[in-house]
Amino acid sequence: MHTPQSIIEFFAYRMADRIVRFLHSHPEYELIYIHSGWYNYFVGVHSFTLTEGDLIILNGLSLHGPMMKDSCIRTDIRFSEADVKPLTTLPDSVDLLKPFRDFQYYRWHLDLSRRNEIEQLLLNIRRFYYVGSPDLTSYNRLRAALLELLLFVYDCSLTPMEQKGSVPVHKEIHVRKTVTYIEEHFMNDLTLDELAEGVHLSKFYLTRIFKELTGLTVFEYINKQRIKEAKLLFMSDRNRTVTEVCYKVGFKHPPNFSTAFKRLVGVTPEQFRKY
DNA sequence: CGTATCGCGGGGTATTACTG
DNA sequence: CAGTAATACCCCGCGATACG
Repeated sequence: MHTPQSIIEFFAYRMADRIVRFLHSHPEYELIYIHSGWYNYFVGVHSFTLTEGDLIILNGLSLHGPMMKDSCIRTDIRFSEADVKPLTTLPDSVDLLKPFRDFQYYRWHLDLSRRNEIEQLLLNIRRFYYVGSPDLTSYNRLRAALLELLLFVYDCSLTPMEQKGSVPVHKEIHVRKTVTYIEEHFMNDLTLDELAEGVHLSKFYLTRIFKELTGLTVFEYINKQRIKEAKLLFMSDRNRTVTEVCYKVGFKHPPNFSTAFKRLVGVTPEQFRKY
């Protein structure tokens, strides 16, 4: 199984296993490319057969997954909006995440030259993808590789596409807004009341649909983002103290921070820092 | 001084009932 | 089906304390 990564949440290159995963959803965006074979896939109320050369991107929140044990080789990438957002803040940047945000999914059947291109891009990500604690250079090279892939996807989205999923329903829009709000505010003190007010929903309804669509409670997700940010801070400067990072990422008490960090990462903050 | 562990109390979550 | 209200209970945040 994978360990949570800093920029890419999940990466499986040329996976050939036939394990049927249950229909699932998550707050991260997802991209799947079919290298060969075929794959019956289900998103929301839509189902279709993906074949060699197909590229599909998902907003992640709609229930999705394979329908049966199919024979195909595919690459699967998941990443969160927060990690990619910094890449879109340069002057004259395109809105990289727009294709992911606007619909439940986009799907393309790529021509030969585009297939060659994406094979190279995925290979490049594989080269810099790491498991465990990376150094900052690897992190940056991986980020650059992901940026290239997303630009490729953006480029594809400008041409007519094979299939385009219907726009997300209300719940998905609410949860996506919540995810965005969390990613912009998790460094600060963030209460459920503020959050609910920020996205104009009652906290009762908000917590319910969030759990329903993502499988996580709001606070599980907030902590996940905070710990991810903490890992980055330690990577960029090993001399930062645990306490300093604790406050920077929005935890108010170092003991909580240590406990949460250990639960999610597997080692204590101090051990991670010295690694 | 910085960090980890523990027990307790309150806040957040899950649940159910309800409205339009 | 979208959204609100009420409530019981669990878990997280908190402070105290221990440890290196």
